[in-house]
Amino acid sequence: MKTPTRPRAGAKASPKRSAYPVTIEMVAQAAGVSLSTVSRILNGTAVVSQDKKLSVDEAIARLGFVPNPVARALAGGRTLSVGVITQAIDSPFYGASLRGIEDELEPAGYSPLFVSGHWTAAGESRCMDVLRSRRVDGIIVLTGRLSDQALKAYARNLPVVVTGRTIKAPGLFALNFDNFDGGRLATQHLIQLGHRRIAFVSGDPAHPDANERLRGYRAALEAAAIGYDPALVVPGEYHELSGVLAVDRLLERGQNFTAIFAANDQMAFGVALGLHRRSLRVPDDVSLVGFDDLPTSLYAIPPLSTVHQPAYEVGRLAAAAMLQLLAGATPVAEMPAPRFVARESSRRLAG
Amino acid sequence: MKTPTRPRAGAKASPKRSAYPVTIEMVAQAAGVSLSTVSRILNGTAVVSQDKKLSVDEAIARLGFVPNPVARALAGGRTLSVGVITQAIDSPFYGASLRGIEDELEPAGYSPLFVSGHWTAAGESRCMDVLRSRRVDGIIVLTGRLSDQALKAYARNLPVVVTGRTIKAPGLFALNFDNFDGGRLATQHLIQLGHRRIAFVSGDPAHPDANERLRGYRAALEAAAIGYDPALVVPGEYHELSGVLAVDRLLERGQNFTAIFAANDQMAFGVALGLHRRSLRVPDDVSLVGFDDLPTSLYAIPPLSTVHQPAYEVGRLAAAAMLQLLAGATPVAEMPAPRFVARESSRRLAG
DNA sequence: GGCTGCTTTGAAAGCGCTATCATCGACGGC
DNA sequence: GCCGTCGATGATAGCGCTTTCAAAGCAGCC
Repeated sequence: MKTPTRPRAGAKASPKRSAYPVTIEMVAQAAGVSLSTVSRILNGTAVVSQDKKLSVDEAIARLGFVPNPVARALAGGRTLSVGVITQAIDSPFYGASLRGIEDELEPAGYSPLFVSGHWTAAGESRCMDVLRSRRVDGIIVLTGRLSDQALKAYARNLPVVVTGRTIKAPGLFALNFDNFDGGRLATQHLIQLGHRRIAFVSGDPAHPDANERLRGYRAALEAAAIGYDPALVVPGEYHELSGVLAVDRLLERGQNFTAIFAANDQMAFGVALGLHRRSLRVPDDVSLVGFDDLPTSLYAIPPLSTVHQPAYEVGRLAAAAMLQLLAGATPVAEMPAPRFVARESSRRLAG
Repeated sequence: MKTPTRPRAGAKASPKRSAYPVTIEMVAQAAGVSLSTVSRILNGTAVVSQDKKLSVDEAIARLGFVPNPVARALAGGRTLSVGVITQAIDSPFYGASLRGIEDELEPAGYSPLFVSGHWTAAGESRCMDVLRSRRVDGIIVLTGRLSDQALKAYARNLPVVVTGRTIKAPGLFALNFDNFDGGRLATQHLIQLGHRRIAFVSGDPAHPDANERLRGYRAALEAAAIGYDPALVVPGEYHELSGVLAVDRLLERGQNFTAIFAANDQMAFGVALGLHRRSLRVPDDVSLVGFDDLPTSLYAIPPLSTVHQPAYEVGRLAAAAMLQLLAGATPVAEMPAPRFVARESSRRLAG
């Protein structure tokens, strides 16, 4: 059995309650220098003679000293943590972004603090309160519902990075994805395969990106001189069930269509199931494309053609931008362009 | 111009650096009482006369005072946060548990701190260090890879709740799911449908739950007097791709089987795709059952029959147990029994 | 040698709280 | 009427750091 890194698990005096009873003062004493000197070495705040540095480093290693972030936060005013507002911690779409944020923040010594807004501005507002009360150094908002106005206000106190919208303000950095072009690409793909009657299952119109995707759909139709037929557009809510219902709607309306473009993958899964229930096969009877390229889309049956959204990358970029803001710099970051991934759920229109 | 970080803005009358410049001292002054009295009212630590309480409450409301958790943590030794070690923040399976933890902790004033162990004991060990250094009040481990020994050691310093195993120690509470019975139920279901040649795609044998599920599979076979055929068991790794490969393996071996039981849903999706690629239909040609009941399983094509795991509930229970431990109580919690959910991926064996 | 102008160090003042201890009346018992 | 008690309150010592600020050491210069 090998004792892990566990530093000095309290010899005799009962381990206080912390597993790290070693303080900076003990290090100072052990190294025969003052507490300030240790702090300076820890933070690189000032030049310290080589020999003192050596003996302090040695003492730190020997005692297994780890600075207490809580005390640091109180004294220094920085918690080395950044708040992340997501809609739901278990969202399949944002999950990858969270991982990206985690991966980018970690090497910089920052920790993410994830909170869920539950798809409402009020919820996000509560999240903001929690995060600010926890004294995070900055906040990343993943495509929130808060108004631009509100975000700008928050950004006056704290660096803010937001995805899914375009907005400029001091202390605020926005990172948007070209949903319009994504929608255009997906539709164009179907058109190139010979489809003319293309249904569209839209997202919640409260999401700006949903509207952009619709706009892309219309633009592609127009470019191909295909008339826009409102009867082919059914509203959805970005979740699976609404995809199932959308199929019902379309079929009830007696619309004939050869392809369906769902504004996100989750709805595309629902659409696929809805079609399956009616014994319509994908892609033989109906071609289907989605939007987002969720990890599971690759393993759908059939694997889903979709617009790839670099969710992981978005997370990394957002976190990197936050680190820049925290360093006092002006972030520069460019979102990757939308890319269509053709898989097996779409095929050339027979005949 | 060197001032790097914005916090040091404090020169002018500008809001200091915090969005909450109100301190307990200002409240005390405004209410005409001492700082201690305000603290007492805040924490309910001692009796305070009614009139003072009223004027303090009024002052708090008027100034919009919010206690600084960082200072509280430093002085009081509690951060009101609990660390949660998960394997990957974007895991479809643990996602629901994270939400459960979040939902349970929030009303108690605690915040979860999620960190990802990335499926290795070393990763989890690092997570432990991060969490302990952040001075969390307790740690919840979602089915980790750490040894029981290591967990017990951690539990000596900090309350620990762990899921996915059975283990008892002071300061430690374990919450296990009956994977054996789950595996048994799933297999039994297939047997009841008339299947005798049932393949099993196992999980990573490093997971204890994977072995339990296999054991359940064997027990069900035995109970039905069906011989165990090792050639029908192929190893998987709990992810989709390994499901696809498992099908290849089985088919290459020339095994004939009428049903497949995958040790988790993700592999079941892979299996479904693998079968699809070989033009084998589910459930017409092969019945398929999974394990976990992921949210997406309901929308798979066809909807997947599977063993329901109450992931959300597990999260809530784990968090509730942690709150109990933190309150100095001995947690009592019972895991719901496994439940099989028959959907459309399994059917009675024809003929 | 005495002075200036550095650089390196240590002492000490917070950061915003909690918790301990001392204080101060009021009150009852003898 | 004095002492002990008790309940409410205020003063204060930390919690473990960061960050002035001033002192100390030291080189260079006239």
